[in-house]
Amino acid sequence: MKSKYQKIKGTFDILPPETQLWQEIETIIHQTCQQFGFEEIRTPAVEFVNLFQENIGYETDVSKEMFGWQDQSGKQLALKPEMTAPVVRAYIESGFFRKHPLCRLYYIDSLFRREKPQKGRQRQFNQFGIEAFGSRNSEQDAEIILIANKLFKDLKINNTRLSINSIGSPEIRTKYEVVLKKYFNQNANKLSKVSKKRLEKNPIRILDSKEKEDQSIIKNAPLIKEFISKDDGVHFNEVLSHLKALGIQYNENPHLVRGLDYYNGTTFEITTNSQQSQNALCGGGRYDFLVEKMGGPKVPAVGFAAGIERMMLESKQQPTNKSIDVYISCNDIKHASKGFKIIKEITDNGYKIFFDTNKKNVKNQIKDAIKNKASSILIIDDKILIRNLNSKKENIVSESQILSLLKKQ
RNA sequence: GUGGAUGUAGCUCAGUUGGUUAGAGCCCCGGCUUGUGGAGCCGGCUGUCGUGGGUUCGAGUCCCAUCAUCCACCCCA
Repeated sequence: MKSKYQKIKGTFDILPPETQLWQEIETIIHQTCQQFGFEEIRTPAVEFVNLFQENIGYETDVSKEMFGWQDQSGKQLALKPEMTAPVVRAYIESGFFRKHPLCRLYYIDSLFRREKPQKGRQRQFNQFGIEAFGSRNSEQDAEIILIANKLFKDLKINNTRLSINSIGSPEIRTKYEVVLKKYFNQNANKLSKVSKKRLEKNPIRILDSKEKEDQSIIKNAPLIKEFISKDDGVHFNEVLSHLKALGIQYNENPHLVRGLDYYNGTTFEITTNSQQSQNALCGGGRYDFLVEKMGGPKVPAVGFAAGIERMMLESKQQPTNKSIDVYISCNDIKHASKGFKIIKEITDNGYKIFFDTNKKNVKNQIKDAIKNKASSILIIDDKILIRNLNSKKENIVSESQILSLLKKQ
């Protein structure tokens, strides 16, 4: 219907029965994360804007796409566009690092980015993610990937592809970018139009190009692998051997990079093979220097974030059928107190009811009860009648008999 | 941010080269019938044709603007 008010662009309501699917998916996420000893963290929707600008990078798109404003006291605030920076902030601010040398957190939360909406890309969207602080060892990278892998399986998402790479430290990346830019500039005349445009702003993206004419140039481009330290190389090989041990298929992609400034070392991405343009379901990696950079102790970390809406587009998970145990008909107000007493008793005993407060006539209530998959209908009038809608048996009962009769059915 | 497409009932859609009171199916509500039971039959409700201008004797239909959605680029989860 035409409404006086409408929702903000890029936002959406989640209505039943879809909310049920969300609940089920969230339950799976909670269970799986907790199975691996991760604990949930919740952070505020709003943060000071510099938390993001200074840590995900001023020049990144995510930073530019923030919903930000100045509040009444002149503070610069923003709705959170990503979760890692807030989680790290909370981790440091709470002193958690003292209590838990190995600290494992997960979240399910709404994030906000002022992008142009399209399928799989909203302005308010939901991510879940995990962050493991305190271990620099390759086993931690592998555990994170294992959890992501298990979650995708548990959520009945098939046709995914894990790409993995090691990108070294931020300094090495800067060096690499200079070399790469030089290389592409030497071959600029052979590059596609799109890639020429990227040359200045984002040369690393050229490596991702799908244009045919770019392929041979990309093939011979210098790889970041050639620049990373020996330790990083050893670490990366360890991660790969853990994945082999786990039987997790991966695709080593020397061109894979991340869009946020804080990553280093292992990076990975899970994409779907279906033809969606927004095919990145999950992205993550190491960020060993972020905690210290944000004023905390020297603590290494690794984590990932996954887009829930995108996963739902891929998930074969179906909402389980909801059903009602007892449909309640109590149409005469003079029996209301008796009716409520009964309702209270059977709900206290765990039964799921539907009370037709609209007071349709009994005939239509029966139809309604069947349509809504009720097991039985309780008709409260001068007498109390309970009818099992599966066996079609009905009994006239006293108030005290109702529970024992329900239990028998 | 750039480009393209689309907006008619709660949903899915019809609506002829512009021509009277704008339609169907599903959903919802009610009645009849079938043993008060998922079917069948009958009836009922719902629309500023996204919004605002313009052209015209006349606009759901043509033009402009605007908003929203979808698709692609870009980027990302």
